[in-house]
Amino acid sequence: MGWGIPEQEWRKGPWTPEEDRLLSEYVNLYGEGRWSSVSRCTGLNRSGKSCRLRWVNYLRPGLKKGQLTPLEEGIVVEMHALWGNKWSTIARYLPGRTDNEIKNYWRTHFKKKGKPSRKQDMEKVQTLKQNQAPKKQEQEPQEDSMKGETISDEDTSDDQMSSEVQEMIKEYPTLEDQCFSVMSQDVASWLDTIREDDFCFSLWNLDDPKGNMDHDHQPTVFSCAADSNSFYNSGDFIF
DNA sequence: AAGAGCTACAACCGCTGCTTC
DNA sequence: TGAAGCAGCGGTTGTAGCTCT
Repeated sequence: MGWGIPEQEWRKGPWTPEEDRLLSEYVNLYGEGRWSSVSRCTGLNRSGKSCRLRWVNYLRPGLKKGQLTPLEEGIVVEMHALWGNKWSTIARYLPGRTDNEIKNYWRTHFKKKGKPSRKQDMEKVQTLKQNQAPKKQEQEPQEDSMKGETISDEDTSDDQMSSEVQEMIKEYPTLEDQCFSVMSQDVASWLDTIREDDFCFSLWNLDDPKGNMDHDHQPTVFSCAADSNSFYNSGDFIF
């Protein structure tokens, strides 16, 4: 596909300071949007897509740099439990953070969370080889990225969401309500009230590519809690 | 000291939805 | 109403720098 002139050979790779300057000048003059005309107006040999990404993720004013704070981390965890991989939605509730940043952060920090060290990993593999039931093997995710990651018995021990979370969904039916509810608390202490298993089982039902949204934008969160098979079959985000 | 492995992050790719004609 | 183009999103890849052995 590509934006702008499809047959053009767009420049790829890291942006130079000069390219950044040209893009910033363009956005200052014309505002965000109309990305396909950036190359024409500025002489930048970059696709509109590339320009948009560079601006949104790097050049846009007000962007925070560096590690996420514990508070932001807590919000990311909770918002992911509510919204699944809706990174742009999650990013809206973290001012100064981009969807790309949050996505990267999640993948590097949380997708591996609970993953043991190498030694522990090897020990675990040995144990699982001995103990793993055939049924569970069938249910293992097929993704290459999940190679070596296995589901512990602990993960399957409890398919009930915490009463706190249930209450929250009941009390705060909309996204905004839920977010304000979460953010108005001390997130860290609030998280302490919810067991890790609950986060695990409160993840999005990834079998549904549309994210299980109904027309009122109410997420059918925790749907996988009632159906642990669909959770395992989703093959993603297993701690 | 050096090579292997890991982490973090920037950037690209492909798909989807919206808008316009 | 359908086709085309644009904008945005999520998944994936590439790589520089750091850590480990």
